[in-house]
Amino acid sequence: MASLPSMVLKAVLNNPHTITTKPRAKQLHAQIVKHKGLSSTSLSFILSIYADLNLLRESLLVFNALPSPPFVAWKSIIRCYTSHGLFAESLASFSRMRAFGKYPDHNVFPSVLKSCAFLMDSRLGEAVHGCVVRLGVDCDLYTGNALMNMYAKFRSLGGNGGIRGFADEVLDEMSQRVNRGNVMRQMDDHESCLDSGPEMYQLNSSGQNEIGSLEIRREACCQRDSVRKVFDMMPKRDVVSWNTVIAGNVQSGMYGEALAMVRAMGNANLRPDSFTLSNVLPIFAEHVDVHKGKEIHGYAVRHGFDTNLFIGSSLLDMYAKCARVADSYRVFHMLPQRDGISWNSIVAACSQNGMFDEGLKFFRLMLKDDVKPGPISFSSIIPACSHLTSLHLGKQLHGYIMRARFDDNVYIASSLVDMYAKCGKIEKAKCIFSNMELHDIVSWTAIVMGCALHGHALDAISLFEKMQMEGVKPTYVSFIAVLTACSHAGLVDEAWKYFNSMTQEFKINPGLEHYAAIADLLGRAGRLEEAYDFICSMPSEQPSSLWSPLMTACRVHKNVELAEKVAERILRVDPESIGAYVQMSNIYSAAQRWKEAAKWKVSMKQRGFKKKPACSWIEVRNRVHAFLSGDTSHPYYSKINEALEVLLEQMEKDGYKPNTSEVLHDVEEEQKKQLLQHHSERLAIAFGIISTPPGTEIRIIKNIRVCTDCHEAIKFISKIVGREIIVRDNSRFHHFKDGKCSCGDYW
DNA sequence: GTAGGGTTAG
Repeated sequence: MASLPSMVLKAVLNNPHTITTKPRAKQLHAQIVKHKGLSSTSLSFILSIYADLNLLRESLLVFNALPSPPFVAWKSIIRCYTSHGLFAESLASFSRMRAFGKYPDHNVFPSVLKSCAFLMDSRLGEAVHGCVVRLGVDCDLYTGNALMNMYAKFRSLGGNGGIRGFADEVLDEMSQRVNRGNVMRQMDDHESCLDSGPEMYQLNSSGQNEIGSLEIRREACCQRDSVRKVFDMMPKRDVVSWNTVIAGNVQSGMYGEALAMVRAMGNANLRPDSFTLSNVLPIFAEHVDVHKGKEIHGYAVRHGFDTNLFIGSSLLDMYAKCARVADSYRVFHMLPQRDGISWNSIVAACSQNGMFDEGLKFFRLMLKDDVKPGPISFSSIIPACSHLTSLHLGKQLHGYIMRARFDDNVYIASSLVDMYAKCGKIEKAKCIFSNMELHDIVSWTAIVMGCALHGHALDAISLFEKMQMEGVKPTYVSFIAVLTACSHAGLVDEAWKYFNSMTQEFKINPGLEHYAAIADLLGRAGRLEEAYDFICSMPSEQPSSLWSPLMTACRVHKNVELAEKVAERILRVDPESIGAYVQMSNIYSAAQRWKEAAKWKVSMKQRGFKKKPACSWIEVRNRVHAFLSGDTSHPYYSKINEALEVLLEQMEKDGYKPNTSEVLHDVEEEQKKQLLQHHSERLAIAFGIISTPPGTEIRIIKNIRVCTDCHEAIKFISKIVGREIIVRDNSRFHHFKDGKCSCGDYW
């Protein structure tokens, strides 16, 4: 290494910031040792350079060589620990420094406060705050900012009772002192000049009225919180101070206040920067206010922030939460580079908007881009497997999750519970659920809904009760789950009990889904008129989706007159309802009123409506095979047909009698049997039987309800082939085993 | 000394 001339060394010593690389620092270290020896001063000097470069190893080596480190050395090592995320070490050094009788100053407090914040050590944080005040450092800008940040973090986790009490004390004392010194800043100066902000004023002029007026009024009644008190006491504030207090407001849901502060910030002649924008964007995402979000986007573009990674993922997320995925795509593709968070954001954007295939595509692209998926990536992509019922993919991801030890993450575990339940593996879902250390409302809801879909109504109900015994309050969604459970098992009284407790005890306004569950339940139970009246009792206009299950119930219970009334209701709100036409023609066919059935069919044709064909899917060796009713196109069709013939023969010996009343065509009896024999689920099941080893369970997904004859037939088949056959139709799972179905023939 | 992404919905 070339020797540094002593002139240069002198220049460097006067201006250490010219050392910007590790080799240069090491070179300087050698030179200093050579020329100046191992004095405490020279070692502290080189230590501060290492600390500035964030070189922990080197800093520690130098620090440990100091028998009694001077104050500057302590400062360097504390700063270095904090910026390496070694917060406990940072605080330990702080205590040791104090034990050596060294007094901290404004350079060291920000690091110490940050460490307290990360470790959520409120007691120490309070003590440090006291120390700050006693040493008179409380008017330092950086220290004030760090204090606010710390209090905001404490508040966001677990309230602020004790902290507020302490901060109040300290701050009141400060306030008196400031008052005496006659340099009091007006507590509310930011409010008196709210109306004159530059660009951001327009941006938010109406936002406060719509979003925040209530919160502002409520907040005005409360005492100022610790963050705000520190802010109000600060003699000098910069953009970081404003951003910190704004972020604190957003974290505690005080959106109105946050937006008002953005305006006030403009008044203090400070321009909102990228931090400000990424603080306020989630407000518009949560309030689904794409107009305000777009204005922020405009501001970001005008100020060149739109290519900032943080702003990019916030914008992308805001558009996704406002159901504008196309705009999310645009933002994503505009980003000059992407990190794990931008990838996670685009994956979540797709997943949250029902675009599961696209979500998977982005997930794969992310892997291709060498970005390692983290816990959040998995909690965003697992729901795609649930919705696509891709057990194969879900299992692969679960394997990765276990290897990466992400399985104790509550978001991931909940999504896995849901995935296994939706893919037909309810026992696996239950197993993951019971292995979870902590259950939140989402994981409880996922397992209750899983049990509901598999017809395990009593399990669903007892889990729902257990949840409440463990102090978890049911929510809107969890009531949907428990009502669904009741509905699938015909538990009318229990359903009413939950519906009433939801509205009366928990003050939750029933939504469409709750009405749908009750109406469906009454319909399935054959209480058709009651269901009709219940739907009519709904305060707002009833959408056709509420009536459709009742229509099905009318068909099952053969009530043509009510069906006519229901059809009229449906067509009133949705004249294009193909379902109503199909159902009416089916209902008349079932009643052998062929003429009327034909009338509905004809008018359907005239309107150009096409019936959704019945379809069943089965996954065999990682490939999905789809079958339509009467489908002969599968390459193994003749073998499938052969298998069905053999099965039919055995089934008839065992006592199976085809129920041709389900065939809604005006054809001969023998032809009806043939039609039943080739329903899509039977083709799929026969294919599953001939293409998998004996004993393998068979999982089928179907887009419409299983007909009663197929339901009966599959029971026989399960016994003959000695296999479990799991069929998911459009509303639930049926597990066929040993000639019985888990639904107990109620579905 | 400040910032972005996640799970449940017949």
